[in-house]
Amino acid sequence: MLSVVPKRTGEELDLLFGALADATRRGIVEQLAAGEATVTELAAPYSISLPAISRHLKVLERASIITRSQQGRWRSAQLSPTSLASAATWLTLHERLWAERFDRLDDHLARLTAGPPTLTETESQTPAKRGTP
Amino acid sequence: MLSVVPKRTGEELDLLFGALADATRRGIVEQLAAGEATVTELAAPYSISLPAISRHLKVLERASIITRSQQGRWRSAQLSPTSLASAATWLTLHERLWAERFDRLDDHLARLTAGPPTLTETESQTPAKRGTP
DNA sequence: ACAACACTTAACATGATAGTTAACTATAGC
DNA sequence: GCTATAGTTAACTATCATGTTAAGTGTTGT
Repeated sequence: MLSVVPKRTGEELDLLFGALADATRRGIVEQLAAGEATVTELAAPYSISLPAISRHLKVLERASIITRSQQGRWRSAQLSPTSLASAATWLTLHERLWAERFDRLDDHLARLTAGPPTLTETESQTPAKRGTP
Repeated sequence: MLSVVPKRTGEELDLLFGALADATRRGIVEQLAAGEATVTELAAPYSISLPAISRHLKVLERASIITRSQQGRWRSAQLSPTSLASAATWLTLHERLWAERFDRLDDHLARLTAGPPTLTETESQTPAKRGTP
């Protein structure tokens, strides 16, 4: 009965990260980095059934990580050019953001333990907790 | 096997990407990028129960994205400095790998369809679009 | 035409996720 | 000591994910 709020924001990232959260799918992506491949070729390294691979491919396709094409009875998968961009962007952005945070924190701690602060330096870098209203 | 990428423990990436495959958890991470926060502070933007948040935090902790500490009855979460590194590495590495592939393919197709190659035709370095379409 | 091939779809078992409410632990403050 | 506060754990439910086998679709080759 609970009303689930429809998740619209970041659904793309849900699919992207979700698709990459599986070792088999990451393996497929790595394999495809060497060039397009058919389903059986992609399945070869794994000990799981072909339908399972087929579904992994569907997941990757839904996440826009790969595209698929058919020639004759062979269906090949190939990496989509822009696919990982948004995930990579999110990650690197946040990684950089808090790397900076930690740099500043390190810096701050260094100053704290090194003696009296100098004049030009700000003291506002403590990880202050936001007060709850 | 190709294995272009140094195999780290796939388990680690499973946990990392899996943790990021949820909008609430990404939201928490974004919130924590502004500084450490308590559980109720982190829960505030969401309409889900506190136990649900508590479990999201556990997932993030298991993925080594955050660490947690306790002072008094408040438990705060803070981002772990190195956490996203391996995920970001994997992504950017692969993105670059196949971006290059597509660049070369573009290049190749351009030459094929353009007739006799001209002087500086091969200098297109940038894929047409980057980022989220 | 028909058999082998390359998949996909269907139906199902099972385990993981994500949410709930209720009860519990532990600290803060009077 | 008592009570409110901060958060976790427990028990349960619903949905999603991943795998299986069996059957179906369409193509290739004799």
